Amino acid sequence: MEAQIDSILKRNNLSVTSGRKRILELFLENAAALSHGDIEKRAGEKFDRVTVYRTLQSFVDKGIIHSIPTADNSILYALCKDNCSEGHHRDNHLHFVCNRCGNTFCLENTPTPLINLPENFVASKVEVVVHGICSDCQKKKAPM
Amino acid sequence: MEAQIDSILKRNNLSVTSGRKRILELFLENAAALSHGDIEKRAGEKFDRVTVYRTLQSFVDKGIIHSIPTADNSILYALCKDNCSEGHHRDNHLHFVCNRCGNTFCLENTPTPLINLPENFVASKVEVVVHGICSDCQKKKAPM
DNA sequence: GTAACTGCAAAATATTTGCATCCTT
DNA sequence: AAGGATGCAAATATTTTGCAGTTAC
Repeated sequence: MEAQIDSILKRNNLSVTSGRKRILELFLENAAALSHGDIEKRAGEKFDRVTVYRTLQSFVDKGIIHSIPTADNSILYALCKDNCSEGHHRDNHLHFVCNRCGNTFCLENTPTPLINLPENFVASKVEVVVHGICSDCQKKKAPM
Repeated sequence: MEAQIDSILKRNNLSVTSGRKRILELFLENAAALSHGDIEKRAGEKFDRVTVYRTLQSFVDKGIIHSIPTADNSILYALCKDNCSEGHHRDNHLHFVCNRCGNTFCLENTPTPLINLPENFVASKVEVVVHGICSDCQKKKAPM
C-alpha cells in the first residue's frame, strides 16, 4: 500500500508528505466515500483543518479523487479509478447510498443509463445516485 | 397568481405573510430552481437572511418545494408538483442542469430510469441529474 | 387575545487567505 | 538551495439559535 500511495502522488507531481500519504491511505482502505469531517475524525493524529481542505482540493484538481453531491449539502469524496486524469475526469459510473450502513460507494461497473429526454434537450453528462440497501447489509439482513 | 399563492399556503397550514408570499411567488414565476442566494437577490426588498432560511425550511417540511443536490455544494430548491405532500415527497422525476444558461429544471414528465444494480443491491430511490443544453438554449443555438 | 412569524443580535460552524516556518526534492 | 507544503492566526462566509416585537387568524 505504501508503494501504491507514493506512486499515485508522484505520478501526479505532488510532493510525498506525511499528511497526503495519510489522507490517501484513508481513501485506499475505505471502500466508502469520505467527507471532510470523516477524514478529520479518522486521521487519528491531529491534522490542521486547513491542510485537509487543501489536500482534498489538490487531489480533486489532479483527478485522484472526485466529489459526490449529496442531498444534505455535504460533499463526499471518493477515489477515482485509473481512467481519470487531470482535466479528464470520467464520471460515467453511478453512486450508491446505503440507507442501512450510511455508506456511499461508487459502482464502477454499473454504467449510467441512457436517458430519454424531452425534445430539443441534449445531454452531456448524467449523474445518478441510487439510494437503497447495499449488498453487505442485504446479506446481514437475510443471510443465505 | 395571488389566489394560487394564498391557496398553497393555507392548504399547508402556514400563515399567509408577505415574506412567504414573495418567496413563493418567486418560485411560481421562475421555471428554474433557485438557491438561497438567488432568492435574496431577486426578492427585491430587504429580507432578513434568517427569514429566508426559515421560510425555505418550512416549505421543504411541508412539501411545497424540494431540494436538489448539486456538484458544487450549493442547494437548489424547486416547486413540488401536486403529488407531493408533507412526509410523502415524490421524487420520481429527474433534474436537468443547462450548461449554457446555467438554470436547473425539473423534468416532471421524464421518469427516472430503471437501474440494473449488482447482485444483492436493492434500490429504493434513484436521483438523476442530467447536464447538457436545455431546449431553449438549443433553439437559440440552431434555430429551425 | 393567542399563536405564529419576523427581525435583530449573537453564537456556532464552515471555509478561505496570508504569512512565517518546515519539509521534500 | 529552492519550491512547495504545512500550521497558525485571522478574515470571510454560512447557518443556527434566542428573544422581543409584530402580524395573522
